[in-house]
Amino acid sequence: MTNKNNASTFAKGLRVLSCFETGRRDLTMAEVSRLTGFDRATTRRLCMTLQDDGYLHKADRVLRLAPKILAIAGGYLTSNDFGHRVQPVLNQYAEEFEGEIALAMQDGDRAIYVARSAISSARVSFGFSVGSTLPLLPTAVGRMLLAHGSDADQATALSGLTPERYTPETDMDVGSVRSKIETAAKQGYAFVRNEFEMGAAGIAVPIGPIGASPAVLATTASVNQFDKPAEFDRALDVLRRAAISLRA
Amino acid sequence: MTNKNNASTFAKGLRVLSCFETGRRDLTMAEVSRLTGFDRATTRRLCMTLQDDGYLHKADRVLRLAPKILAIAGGYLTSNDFGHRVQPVLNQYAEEFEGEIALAMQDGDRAIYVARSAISSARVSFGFSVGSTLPLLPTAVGRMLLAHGSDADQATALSGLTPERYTPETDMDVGSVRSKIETAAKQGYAFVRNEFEMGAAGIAVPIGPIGASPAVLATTASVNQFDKPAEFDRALDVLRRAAISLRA
DNA sequence: CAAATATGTGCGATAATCGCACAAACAGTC
DNA sequence: GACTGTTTGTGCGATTATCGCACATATTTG
Repeated sequence: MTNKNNASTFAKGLRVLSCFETGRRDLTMAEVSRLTGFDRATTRRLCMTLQDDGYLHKADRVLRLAPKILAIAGGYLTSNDFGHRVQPVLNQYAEEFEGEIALAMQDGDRAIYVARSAISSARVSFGFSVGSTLPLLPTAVGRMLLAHGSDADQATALSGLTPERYTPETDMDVGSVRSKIETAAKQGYAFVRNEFEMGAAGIAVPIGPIGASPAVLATTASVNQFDKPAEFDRALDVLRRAAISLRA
Repeated sequence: MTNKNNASTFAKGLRVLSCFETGRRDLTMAEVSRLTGFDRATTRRLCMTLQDDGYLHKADRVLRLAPKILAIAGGYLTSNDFGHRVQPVLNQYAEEFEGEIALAMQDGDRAIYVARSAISSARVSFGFSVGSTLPLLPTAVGRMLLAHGSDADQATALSGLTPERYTPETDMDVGSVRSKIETAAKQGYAFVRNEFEMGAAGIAVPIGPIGASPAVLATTASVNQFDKPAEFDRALDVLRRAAISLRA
């Protein structure tokens, strides 16, 4: 049954394009064909279209995204005034904090870093940059986003998500995670340690929706750092003030 | 004549998607139809596909990109290790410079900012952020990119480009611009003042190709600042050292 | 309120798409 | 160098998706 309001070929093309989200450097057309389940010939045609349009570049059979995709991402950032309005605030508070601060938003069943600022000596958490995605359940970012979605969105997200183990300390009990999300909603911040990355902890505070999506500010540091109450309070304070700046 | 290696419906969809590069906040499906030249029904179907896939969000008839597009951009950044390798270097030298430093690459007939770091008090040049695009001819970034493309790429680019006036001081003479590009190639940096933005000047140095595309490091400041030889030399020095760090 | 603009939809002709099978090229191993 | 496995490229025709038109509805503007 064809959905008349949908262009299935375009949808397939987007599916191919999304194979490159992971940043893999070894994708061949054959591998894309396996990832998508599309016939090789179909995959090839869609990849060729992306190449002809300048979105993909091929060298030695390996396909890579080209910078052109950033122009669309730039359109997103521009339309929400991230450069002018958000980045300077993040820069300011990252400097004050002497660490990193990131703004993340929800995209379906995951979180996406939308903007980020870090001083040069800040820990590089997984090499995350703009566009990196995070799971919702084991991260402060994710839980804070869920805490601030509507109840319906939250229920939908939670029922569709299965906890996945990232570290020995990842909370795998849905009820427990739900409870932590409620706590985050009540106290106005989320704090997660050792559940997504051993030795790392994250704090997130809400800044209300941007466009149609919930958004939060977050910072990460080593568990050692945030286990010191003064450091924790300082980080939370910085995040909250930055959030206030962004809401004005 | 159908091009058998190309999926024309997918290409159309990408054409629709690229309408959102500009960051416009008032795009309706009717406007997208005008911009692309596609029939309204076609446009609608392509837009609906983007919405269904989570790339576009519609409110009050206005279409906006959703954060999901950033995930693909993130794939590009990850595959080139920008987060781990490039961003910390930019942060370090932006701090030392007490200004902004950006890495830009060439995408066909334009330049794209791929990474950027700025201290909080840095001037915000046009609110540029990752993904912002710049013209090649009237900018230091563009000229340095052209200077470091192959001669064939350079000739192709120059013959396909018509100088466009951005300020009263924009160089509109192709021969003159070509000569400036050659100068940039010889001296290893490009310097442009008042040609793209009145009162603003830019310096760019090359860092060799990333992937398949030429890349440069650039900084911008007010004309007042860069007209002081000491400030100019300092900026150039910082850029060159940063470039060396990135080439290691 | 009328006019202009934007959106939504059914329908059938046509163009695009699909996948299969064959061929060629390349990479890795012995 | 030979062999095997993998990847890429391509012609072809049956099938499906796409297209645009015309009509209807809804919203915005002057």
